[in-house]
Amino acid sequence: MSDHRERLKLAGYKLTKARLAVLQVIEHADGHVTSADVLDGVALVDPAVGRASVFRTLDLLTRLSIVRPTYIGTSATPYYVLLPGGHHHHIICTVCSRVIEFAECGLENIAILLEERLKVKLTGHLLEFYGQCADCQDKIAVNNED
Amino acid sequence: MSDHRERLKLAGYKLTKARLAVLQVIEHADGHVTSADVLDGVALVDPAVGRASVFRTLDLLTRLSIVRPTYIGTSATPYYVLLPGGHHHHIICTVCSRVIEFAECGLENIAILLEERLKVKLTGHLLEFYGQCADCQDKIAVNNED
DNA sequence: TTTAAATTGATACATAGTCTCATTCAGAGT
DNA sequence: ACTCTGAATGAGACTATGTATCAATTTAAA
Repeated sequence: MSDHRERLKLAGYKLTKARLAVLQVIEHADGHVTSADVLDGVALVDPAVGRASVFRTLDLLTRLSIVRPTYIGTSATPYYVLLPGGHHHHIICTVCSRVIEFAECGLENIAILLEERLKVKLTGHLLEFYGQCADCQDKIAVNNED
Repeated sequence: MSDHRERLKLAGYKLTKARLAVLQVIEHADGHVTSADVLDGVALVDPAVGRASVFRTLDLLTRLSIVRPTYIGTSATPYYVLLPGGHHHHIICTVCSRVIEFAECGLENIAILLEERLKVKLTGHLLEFYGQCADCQDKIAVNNED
């Protein structure tokens, strides 16, 4: 947890109140948070922190692969997911927008392969599957029965 | 290509001018397009198509896993990527926002495993790696030399 | 051709995110 | 502890992205 703070420091960024507040909010909200959620949370944790700084921090955390914005449902605003250990994996139901997380990915080998071949340095990844969850398949099946 | 049109039909959606225009624009713009790009493109292809329909169609294509919005760089607006064959894979440089695409993913096995275990029906996926491209690693190395 | 439901375009609107700039603050050096 | 400097901030006006409404049109099936 507090190693996120470590990462900021190591990368040469100051541990300001604004950044600490945003980190605290995101870490405590396990799962997927919108910028609005973060704004609300920060307003409680430290009301002195301004709007712009929240957005600036979300950008920064994204650049450091601590967090990753992703598009869920029809919402126009991104959801930010923590990338603990640099990665995250989930399934998004394209009907009801439910998010189902899962652990395994077995992508280490591909990562190493890509690093060698493309001379890139990889710090994280996100794997998203799209489809229909069990409930939504049932609904569709029922609808098609008439 | 025109099997996207097929997919719309099969899913019970009408092939309207607005939808055809959006599809045409996205298919011809190989790579990553913002909604602004699509709006501009559609204005050329069929000026009668309205703003709202473009957004509605982007939503629809997302729900059908024909396209997937993803956040690149600090841009607040998503880039839409085609998911040909239902999937897409790329590396995003967190420094310069360059996007490097790659082909392999070897995720079929995981997909099958997840479908069985979670009773979901998967129609597509997106795999994103984050890190620094070759050029940006060089720049950082140079900066640290003084 | 007729018809009904789906879809649309226009436009006004809401909201998310950005920019600017004077002020403050974190943290390194002493 | 004190000072100093550039990094970071907050306020708030501003821009632009996406949404809602609704009468009018269009698709496609009968």
